[in-house]
Amino acid sequence: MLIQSAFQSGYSRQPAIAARRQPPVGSHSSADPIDMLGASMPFSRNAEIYGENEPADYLYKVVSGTVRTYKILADGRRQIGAFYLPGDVFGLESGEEHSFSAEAVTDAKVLVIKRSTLNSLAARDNEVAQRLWTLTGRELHRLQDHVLALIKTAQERVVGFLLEMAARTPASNQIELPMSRQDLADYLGLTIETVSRTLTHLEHAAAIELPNSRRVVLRNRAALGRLNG
Amino acid sequence: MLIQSAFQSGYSRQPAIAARRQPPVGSHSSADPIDMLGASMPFSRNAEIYGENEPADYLYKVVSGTVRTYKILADGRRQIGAFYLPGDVFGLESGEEHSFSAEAVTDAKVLVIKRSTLNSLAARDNEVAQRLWTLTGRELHRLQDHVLALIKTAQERVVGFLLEMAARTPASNQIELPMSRQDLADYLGLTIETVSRTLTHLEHAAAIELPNSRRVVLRNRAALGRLNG
DNA sequence: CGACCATTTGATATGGATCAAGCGATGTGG
DNA sequence: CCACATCGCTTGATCCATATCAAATGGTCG
Repeated sequence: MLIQSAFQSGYSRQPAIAARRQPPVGSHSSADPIDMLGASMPFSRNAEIYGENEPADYLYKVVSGTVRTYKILADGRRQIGAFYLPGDVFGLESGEEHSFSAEAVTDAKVLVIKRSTLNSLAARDNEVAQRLWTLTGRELHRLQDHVLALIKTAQERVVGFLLEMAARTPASNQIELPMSRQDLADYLGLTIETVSRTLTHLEHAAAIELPNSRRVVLRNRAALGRLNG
Repeated sequence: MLIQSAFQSGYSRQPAIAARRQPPVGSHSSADPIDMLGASMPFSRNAEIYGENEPADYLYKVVSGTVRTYKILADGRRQIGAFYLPGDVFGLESGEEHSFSAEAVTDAKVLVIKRSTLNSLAARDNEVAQRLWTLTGRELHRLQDHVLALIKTAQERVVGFLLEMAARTPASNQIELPMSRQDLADYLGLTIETVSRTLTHLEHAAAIELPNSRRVVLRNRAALGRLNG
């Protein structure tokens, strides 16, 4: 608990401000209006991208690296809402402000686009409006799955997470985890110790292999599927 | 576990079918297109409104009574996604099919409107489109809160639920719970026993009063707020 | 090499689940 | 209209998964 709050309150807050102040400079070419209108911005590891309760004036899309959204509870615990990988859009809110904070898990490049630009575009082009609502719907679906995950056992949560990550990864049997055990724990609603023990247990059960703490090889999909609940 | 699966699989499936087959008949007058275009349908207690994986061809709005959405997990447990009270819209999905099932908690009247009608309306009138995406955003927000609730202690979950219900109720210090303890438990990710014990404990602590099992009087808001975490 | 941090591993504690009765309200058939 | 079955809820006793507390290990960087 203390460990993470130390590193959260800490270093490099300025990129968040920069994101909201700097005018979009670069532009890109692609079918996605976000790609076309967004300005690419670099964030270094653990840098804040935006804060909870800040006006949700921008929309974001991960180009490289990984991003987490999270909330700090009254008792100091942190709940991670989601991890976003390259290609994922985040910061989408229908309300006026962000309900979660966002940070770079690793060094990351993120496309940033003004909401107002997108909104006025959507007002004319309802394909854009459609796109925004589809993205929100996808987010909704993800959260539903997260709710379901949180009522399962520790093992089911961890296995579910590994399978989810594998599905999102190209080389789908070898996962490179961009996040720490603490991140994982705060996402799954477990402690770091339980996550660690569960992983070692899965390794002993020959379901996975852990060449190092950040790399996971799925060795027995069938078994994992069974353990997933 | 067995208790609920007995009553879930049981009686009165036909209203669900009716909802999808019958053409809208009545119509209403109000600012909300849902109210204007929707047909009111009655559902009796525990009747299915729609099932998981069915095509999401309709959108629903509660007129009277209470509705629950839920999913049955592989191990037979049930997770309730939400309770919908009069005025609430449910069944909103960006995907092609419903990801949860919906049932009437009590006898209920529900406005039913064809998605395609709404969609073609939204294509022309972007205020309607806006409305749909706002509703989805609200749903998203609710789910985020639910995720946060699920990592809290039993007491915090129960207190949080009571406060939420109170906020949604006109006479906000006297709550009439439309749902059973089992529903509550399945919503909060607890067992029926834990919910019951927690409520009695809150009563002993003079934070609430329980005139009967379905009625709750919030006696000490300050204390409840503190217990809410 | 040594300090630091993340991770693992171990020992113990505990909140909530599970198993098991008991109780009160509701409704049904005699 | 009452006796009894049923159902939803509460209460009690025990168990267990995961948290907590504590220490050891290992990897990284100056």
